Amino acid sequence: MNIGEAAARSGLPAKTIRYYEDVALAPAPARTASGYRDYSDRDVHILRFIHAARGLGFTVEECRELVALYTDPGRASADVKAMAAAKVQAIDAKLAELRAMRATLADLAARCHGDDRPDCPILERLAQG
Amino acid sequence: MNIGEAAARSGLPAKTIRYYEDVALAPAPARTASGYRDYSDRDVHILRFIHAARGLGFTVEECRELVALYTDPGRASADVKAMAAAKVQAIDAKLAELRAMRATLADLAARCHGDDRPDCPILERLAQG
DNA sequence: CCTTGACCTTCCAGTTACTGGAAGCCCCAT
DNA sequence: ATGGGGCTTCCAGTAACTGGAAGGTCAAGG
Repeated sequence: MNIGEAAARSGLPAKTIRYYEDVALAPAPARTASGYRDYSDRDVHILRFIHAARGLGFTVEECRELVALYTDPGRASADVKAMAAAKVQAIDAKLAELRAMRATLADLAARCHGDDRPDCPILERLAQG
Repeated sequence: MNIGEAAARSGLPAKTIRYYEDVALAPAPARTASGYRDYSDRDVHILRFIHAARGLGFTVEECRELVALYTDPGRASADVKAMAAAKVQAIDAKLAELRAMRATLADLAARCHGDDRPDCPILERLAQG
């Protein structure tokens, strides 16, 4: 199948699939005589795998490792679990950061009357540094 | 004062200050005869303001608007409040996304035995797409 | 007076993960 | 054969810096 259908089946835009191939994350598919990419079901399967991994927040680099583990029958599940745990930790850190921002921002917004006068606790707070 | 001290006082790296000047977010300070940047207290004040705004998640573009509002004595606090409210919404969206990822990931990790055998629910789930 | 080291200058390149667009084939249906 | 997709490659741009190279400047110490 050509890239349009591979895109539809994997959920990834064709442009992204080409990009992944470029950075050697996705498999380079066979080519037709005229140069069109020709994807196998297995290729699409990997594409879907990558799509799911990216959706869970793994970077392209991490996806490369995950694909390597996925296609290695001798892998240890501990390696995969470690990656997932590390990612959970990273997400927790990001969550904490965002929650702190949100709390500050929501508090400041609540204390700003939001009318046509210039005085504003939000700006005052930013001005403090 | 020169850029090193402005950096120390504002909390921004010198490199970032130059970058902000380049993209016309931060003020272009005076220059000494030899070409060194020469920051005033007011310049540093704006730098601190920007630092705080970035820390609350505002983009460089949004910071530009905030600085404009900050330095406009005729501003309406409603405009600032609207920006803060929009940012809170954006953060909420991001939080929801991260929480969903975290939940899935933590669940999968918990169900993976994490030993030297290859079978792994994390990979299986990714393989499903 | 000269040197040394820290600090400053500009400019260019790289980062992450795509996305848009241009120029130009290819394929299929009418 | 012609028209409208879809496909190809390559170049550029996005956000927000960050690192590094090549070179000028300043203050202290010998």
